[in-house]
Amino acid sequence: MSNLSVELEQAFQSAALRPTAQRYAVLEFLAGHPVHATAEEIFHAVNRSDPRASRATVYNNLRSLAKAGLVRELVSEGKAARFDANLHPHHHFLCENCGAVEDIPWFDLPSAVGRSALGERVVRRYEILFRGHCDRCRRPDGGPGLVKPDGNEGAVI
Amino acid sequence: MSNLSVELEQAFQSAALRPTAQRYAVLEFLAGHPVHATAEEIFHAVNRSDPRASRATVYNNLRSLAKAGLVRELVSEGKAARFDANLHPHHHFLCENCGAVEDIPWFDLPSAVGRSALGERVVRRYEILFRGHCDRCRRPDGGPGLVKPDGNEGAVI
DNA sequence: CGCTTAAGTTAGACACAGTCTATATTTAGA
DNA sequence: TCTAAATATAGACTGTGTCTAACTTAAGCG
Ligand SMILES: [Mn+2]
Ligand SMILES: [Mn+2]
Ligand SMILES: [Zn+2]
Ligand SMILES: [Zn+2]
Repeated sequence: MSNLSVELEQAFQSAALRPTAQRYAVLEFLAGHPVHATAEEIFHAVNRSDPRASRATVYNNLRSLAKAGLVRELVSEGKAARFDANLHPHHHFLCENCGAVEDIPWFDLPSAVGRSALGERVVRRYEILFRGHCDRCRRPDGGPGLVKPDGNEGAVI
Repeated sequence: MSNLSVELEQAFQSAALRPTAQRYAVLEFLAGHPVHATAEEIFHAVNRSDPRASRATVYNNLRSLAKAGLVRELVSEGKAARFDANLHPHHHFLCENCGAVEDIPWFDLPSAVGRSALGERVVRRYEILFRGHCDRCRRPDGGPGLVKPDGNEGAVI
């Protein structure tokens, strides 16, 4: 019994989810491939090896795992949802060139923000999505700096 | 000629987009209803009044307006995309109870973040999505505080 | 003006992501 | 082993968005 399988079994146990072969395969794939895969990618991946899982089962399990807090569903660009078994708090970076979604270490926002910008709202969580070019896609001639969402450049960071 | 229509015409002019009746209706609706509507909501809204626009035209215009920088497409929760004619830099808040998407005034991240967390990436823009309960949906008995994305509570802000 | 042409509009077919339903199978526990 | 609840499954179905091919309009030019 490998270290990973014990961990996954325990995760199922504490989440009161039955450790079925299909559910195990979905979570194992996500844990072993931290590339923020889509449901369709996960479906094909778990069907490349045994056991097989239907499309509905992959979706069902992604939902139950997300509800149990064992995976995160990322905000994305209108298209297919992406999933993440990395439960440590972190932000994300989307490469506009190659589409890669990378982890950015967590950092807290300045405490002044909560009081000044968020008003009377109850904020339970937040996430930051950075966009730009990843290390691999970065232009060698040095592109423009960080710009605000209005498209104008500015010394934002 | 109202103030708004002049503004919109000028916006089309500077973006080299023809000011068609349908395109005008789409942008006018977004400018007058800052609730971050979906394409479907915009489609129904512009067809309640004249001029009418087909579904394809609403999608075409949202795309051309976004490409011209006259509207923003928001990151969202897998489902339908939401659009925003508010071009001023700002973040967003999603109420997990009523689904409302509200504006949060812009604020920059601490400059230390860029150097420590983002590595060699070229960040062109970023946006923060807060989640929780809006002022209207806030529990009177005081709910839990802000939690990090892992689901654990913490003094994040 | 009236031409010309590129840009824009349209209905409907199509594609993709995700949900639901009805039935079969599996798991956990007594 | 037996039973009930959870889970798996194929395929129908829905919502969201894209594409195509024919039609219409805006803008520039003489
Ligand atoms: Mn991640
Ligand atoms: Mn907004
Ligand atoms: Zn890249
Ligand atoms: Zn609300």
